[in-house]
Amino acid sequence: MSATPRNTSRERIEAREASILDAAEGIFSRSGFDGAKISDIARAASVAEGTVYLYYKNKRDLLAGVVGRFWSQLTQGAEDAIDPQADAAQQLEQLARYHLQSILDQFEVVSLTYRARPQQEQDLDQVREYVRVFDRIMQRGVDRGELATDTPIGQLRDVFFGTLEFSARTLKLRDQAYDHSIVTNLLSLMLGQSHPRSRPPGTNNPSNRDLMQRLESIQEHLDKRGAW
Amino acid sequence: MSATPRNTSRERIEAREASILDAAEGIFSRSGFDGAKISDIARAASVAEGTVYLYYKNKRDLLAGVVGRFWSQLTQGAEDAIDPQADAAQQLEQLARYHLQSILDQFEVVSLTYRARPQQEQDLDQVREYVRVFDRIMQRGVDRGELATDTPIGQLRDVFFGTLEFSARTLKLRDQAYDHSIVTNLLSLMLGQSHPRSRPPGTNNPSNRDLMQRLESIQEHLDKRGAW
DNA sequence: TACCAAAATGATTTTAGTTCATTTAAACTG
DNA sequence: CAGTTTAAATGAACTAAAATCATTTTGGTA
Repeated sequence: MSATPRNTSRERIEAREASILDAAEGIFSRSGFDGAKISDIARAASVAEGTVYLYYKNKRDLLAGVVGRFWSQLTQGAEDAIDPQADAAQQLEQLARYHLQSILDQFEVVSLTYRARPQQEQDLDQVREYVRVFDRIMQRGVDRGELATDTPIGQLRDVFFGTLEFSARTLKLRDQAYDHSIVTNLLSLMLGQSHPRSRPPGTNNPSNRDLMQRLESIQEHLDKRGAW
Repeated sequence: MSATPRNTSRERIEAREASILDAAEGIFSRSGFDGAKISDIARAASVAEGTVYLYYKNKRDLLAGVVGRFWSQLTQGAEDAIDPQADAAQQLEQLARYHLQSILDQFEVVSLTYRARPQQEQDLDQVREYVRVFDRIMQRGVDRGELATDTPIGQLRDVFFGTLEFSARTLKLRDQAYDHSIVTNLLSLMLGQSHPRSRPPGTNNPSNRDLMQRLESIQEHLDKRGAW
């Protein structure tokens, strides 16, 4: 089936819209929202200023387009990055690594997200869709018995994305690269297996395991004494 | 000691600056950064437009003033909210409650924070100072042996503030009020005591009943030896 | 080829941030 | 206290950039 003229026309228009989005993403990322001029974006997209307004009703709307596309692509990438065969813990780790790496790579666009949703207006749908990837992993984990049935998915979602985003911000602030331990530590927190690292002595609220160890050492002690 | 003319003058100027900040905070919170007009702010502060520029060199600088003052006040409030006698876990809970309540109450100003620091520029000092409240609590906990010496304070800081901020955003999005369980669950995650809720079977951290059984067996052991 | 509708253009308008010459008020001085 | 100087405040004018819209161009159709 050959493309009808109508399709060709539509394709041209979509290509033009994409080129405007590409240009806008570049300029916005480089100069920030305020620093970006529509004239710069138009020039980068090889269109007239007025043309931009045929596709987006104003500058903020254009930013929403850029940001929306970013999160859509992120959703797609996340779904590709997750092994459908893996269990919940593994999938969560895959998502965490993918997410942290992505927001580090495209930190500026992530930051622009907050400009795109000016308070009380309805949130970006694409962001909502993205976080559902997390929800699905968790829900499947619960359904399969890999996670407790009373797992507070909604709260853990904020722990997950909040921690990763703030961690990324910290890394950027200090010009540091992706840190493996961030994901590892976050997951061991979330999956409730206590800290992965060795527990030091001298904490004043000993765990039951500590108590058990202490009891064993007392018995050993008593045994030795009793020997003479 | 009566105030010298110089002092009086300074007080007048500071009062005027405060009234500009008050007006700006109100307008910025209500209309957002882009929606706020300098002319509106000037009118609300009962000064001429030009006067605003005697105190702040531009609109962004004015926003930084508003946001900076907010975080300074937050630091002060946090220090007041924390009982210096309490242990690290209690102090952390006090800070968490205070923080969550504050950012819920003044959510708009918190959101404006991200506008005030446009990427690569130096961060807001007042935000840095605020997070040090957390660091001090944690460090003191480590020094006193209440927390493990290898506690990753920097990473937990991102868990703490990231989770609380995303939780606040979620609550706002759904028009819900302060939720007690958010702080409780966050702290039990961070302090590594696993979930506060029912423990699934088969974990390697023995229950009190396990401990009791073990104590009984030790007593039996001692009785058998009869080594008195 | 002629025609029409959709798309694109960029000069013009509008809006809001910023400046600065002027005015007003305060502080200092003899 | 009058005169002088310095600081603070004003708002009309300037400027930059977002948004508009009358006009032109393009591409499909008869």
